[in-house]
Amino acid sequence: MMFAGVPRSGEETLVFFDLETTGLNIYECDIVQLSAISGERTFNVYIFPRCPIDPGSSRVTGLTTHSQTLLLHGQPVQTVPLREALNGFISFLKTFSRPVLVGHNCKRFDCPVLNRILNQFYLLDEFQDVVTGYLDTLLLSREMFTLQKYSQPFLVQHFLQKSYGAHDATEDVRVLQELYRAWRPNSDLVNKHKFIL
DNA sequence: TGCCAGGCCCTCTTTAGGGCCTT
Repeated sequence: MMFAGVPRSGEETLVFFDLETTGLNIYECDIVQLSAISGERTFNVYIFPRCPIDPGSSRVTGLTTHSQTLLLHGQPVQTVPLREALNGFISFLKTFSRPVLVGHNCKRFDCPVLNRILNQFYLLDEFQDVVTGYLDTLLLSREMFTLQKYSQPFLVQHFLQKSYGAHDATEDVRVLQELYRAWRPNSDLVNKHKFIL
């Protein structure tokens, strides 16, 4: 039985996500790690890149390649084919009610990169059918607080009083979720900053 | 050898420039 005024769709679910890439050029870089978290449920994959990793990126992520192996701080990590990683991420997102992807500076960096690569595999339409919207915590934090800096490590130090191993995507998403919980932004502000691509 | 992104925000602004932020 349907009741007037009861929304047909469920609650939105925030899914915090992060990419580690081969570089900062959003038109050329490739994804080497894709992580997400929502509550206690996590997703993480490593991908052997189709292009070389910039030395600057290796310096900050600890990820390098040798032969056909991806190394994290010199130790081999298990990788999956890029298409499998993307499909796995879509499947992960499908398990949530109306997922909203949340990332730090995702409007400028993660979303364009992810969308470009999804499009290369003809997966963009399916992805956009699953994702309800996006939220950028960089833009959100700039509106909520007046601070000297808004980088994720600075925000973590400022609000959570701890440093963390930035540039491991799994740790980045975990701490971003923690930050968001500490901020408790009101729904008006969140809705103002929510966007679709 | 020298260069190597780019949109957004701030301000000593708007006929602009510099720094931030992501890897």
